[in-house]
Amino acid sequence: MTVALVDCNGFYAACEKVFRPDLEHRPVVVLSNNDGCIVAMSREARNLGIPRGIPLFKARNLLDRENVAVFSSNYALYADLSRRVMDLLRSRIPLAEVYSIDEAFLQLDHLPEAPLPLCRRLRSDIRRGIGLPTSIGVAPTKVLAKIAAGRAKRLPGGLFALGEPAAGAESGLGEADVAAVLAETPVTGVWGIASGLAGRLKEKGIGSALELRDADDAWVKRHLTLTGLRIVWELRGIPSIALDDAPPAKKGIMSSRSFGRPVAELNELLEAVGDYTARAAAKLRAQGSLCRHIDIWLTTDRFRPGEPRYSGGTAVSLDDASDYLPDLVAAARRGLRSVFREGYRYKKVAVFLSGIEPRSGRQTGLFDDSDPRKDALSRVAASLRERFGPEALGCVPRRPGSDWDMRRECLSPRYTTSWTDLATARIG
DNA sequence: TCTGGGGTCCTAGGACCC
DNA sequence: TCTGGGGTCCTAGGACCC
Repeated sequence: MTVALVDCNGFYAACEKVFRPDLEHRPVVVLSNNDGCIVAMSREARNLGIPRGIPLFKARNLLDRENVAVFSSNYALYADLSRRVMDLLRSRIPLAEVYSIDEAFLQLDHLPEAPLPLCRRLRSDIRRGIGLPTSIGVAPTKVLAKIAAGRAKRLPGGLFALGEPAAGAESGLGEADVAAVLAETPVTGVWGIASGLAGRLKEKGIGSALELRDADDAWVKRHLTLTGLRIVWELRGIPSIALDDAPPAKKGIMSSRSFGRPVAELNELLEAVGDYTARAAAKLRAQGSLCRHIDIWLTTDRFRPGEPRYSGGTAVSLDDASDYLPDLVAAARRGLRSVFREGYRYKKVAVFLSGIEPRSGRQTGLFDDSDPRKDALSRVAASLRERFGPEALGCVPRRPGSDWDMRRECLSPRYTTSWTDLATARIG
């Protein structure tokens, strides 16, 4: 098998640069929701030694000193550019698995074009057509392709091949070189091995990807479970993690956000819960599913010592599996009222949809009272939102002046998804 | 002042069934 | 004295990913 992993470099930061050529060589960082942590960086920012995940307030001085461009998360922009990249890949490669917002695995066997020239062309077309830089790793398995892509990041050509499939190709490597690359790769650089497992591995004398590859199967199975064993096999070049171009429907859908400020009022929490339920329900409908349960959690700020702390959650079950927003919102609000306690300043509310099942093949209750008009209404509402924007129609009114939303003080325009935010060009 | 928001898979153990 | 065996389903918890 020949697998490629296409990875967009510093994706969020790169998206911010697409419509800002003036930022070409400047360090750029992108913040998490609520402008809390640094979650993505351009290469220039990484070279300054900024750690990923650091809270913004701890990095402030460094960012100012180095003239770093700082952006709030502009998820509408990233999601749209991601879709363009994935559409391009899927239009060229019959079997492509979109693994995350910025990565896709491609199955490169039995294609008319050889893997490396094909990947080189994909890179340049994504760069020219969409404006995003990528790295591509090519290898016989997904785990090896991840390692190869990591290497590719450091090469000017952005392309690196590991193992058999590349043999004969100009930048390919032989078997011995695979071992050399694995020996240089720390075990935490292997997809699926993080610091938690690395400790256990260290005790066994396993520190590199090569040592993990050559570990004893029975020991691996016992200590790292079947998941770990599959990783080891993949390191040996034996495909053990399938490429899946139609990922299964989600089994749970979560919508949760920290507030921009502490929120104590039930009324404001009810607004937020309505808003999050609408987001989750949109995802539910998009994958053609219904849900049976809604979980609500709310919590105070765990980083504020001295303040009274409380967190609570509850599950609300629906009579019939549903995707009908007004019913879901009513149930979610019921759940919130039952866990809400007066006298706390809340930091976060979460809505989690579970008991998910496909809309087709739906199980109805004994006294099924589902109303066909609900489905028709939902379809109309969805098409109106698609045409006029997500705020065009909802069943969750916001009181004027409500301001519990997350902070996004450095938000860039939604260049590609909002008519009012289109980039303008000056000629001459 | 200030610390993200989603998801996945696997295993063990208990309840329950015949 | 002696107390089956095999299966499913669910949940909690632990690990990981971007």
